[in-house]
Amino acid sequence: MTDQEALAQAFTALADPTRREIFERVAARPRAVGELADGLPVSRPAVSQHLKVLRDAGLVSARADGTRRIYELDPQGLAGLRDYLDGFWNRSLRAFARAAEQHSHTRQENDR
Amino acid sequence: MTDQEALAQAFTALADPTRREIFERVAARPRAVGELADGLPVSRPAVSQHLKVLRDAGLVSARADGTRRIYELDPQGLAGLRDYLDGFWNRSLRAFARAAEQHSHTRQENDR
DNA sequence: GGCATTGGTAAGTCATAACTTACGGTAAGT
DNA sequence: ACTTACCGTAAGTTATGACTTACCAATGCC
Repeated sequence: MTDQEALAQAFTALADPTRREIFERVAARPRAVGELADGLPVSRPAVSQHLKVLRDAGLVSARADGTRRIYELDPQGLAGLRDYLDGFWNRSLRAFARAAEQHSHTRQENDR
Repeated sequence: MTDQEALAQAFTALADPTRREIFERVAARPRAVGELADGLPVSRPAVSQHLKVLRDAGLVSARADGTRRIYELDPQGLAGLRDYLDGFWNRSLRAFARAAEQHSHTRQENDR
């Protein structure tokens, strides 16, 4: 899989509001599918399908626990997105950064 | 516009390969619409429509120059995406930090 | 004024993606 | 062994979004 494809999958995965909500729930703490589906306005199979998209994008990973599947956040897909966005930020925006610093953006540069 | 909506627009904007290509061209250097469309496998109106999506997402901005419109990168949308992803990244570090150093700056997010 | 250049918008087509219900397969409880 | 719980996949429907051509407005040039 090329970088472009991986990137497209990751952006596509997080573009859908329901899927982003699922991703955020997984990120908050690892959970089984049924628990993830509880409270969401879609059916459990829909959640399974969303989880597959998130898995293929490298954003979450699953481990078996009996008949349950525990999903947790996968740093890999996240890192790809961060690197991609940071490229634009560092290469093209350093000049603008000061002017745009009304938005106090605190971040560690060495934390990856 | 809520943060959620803004985020959805930004992710959606970058999910499409053609649109991401246009975004990258704009980021490389400010350009007019016709110049952006040159070499792309889609029509110029399609490029205009893509640029509208990117503008609404706060990822690019336009200024008039005669009959031409010069598009350039807009840091605002990029910052929104970075901030969002950094929240999870820091969380991921907490969960997966075995070989990682300790980080003083952590962002608290509410569990849902 | 008349014409060319530039680019945004409208309308319609077509592919895809997000959902539903139905079903099957596997592990655990009794 | 039978039943229950959990979850992934199949098939079908529907909404959305990415594209096309046609058209129109604004600016610059002669």
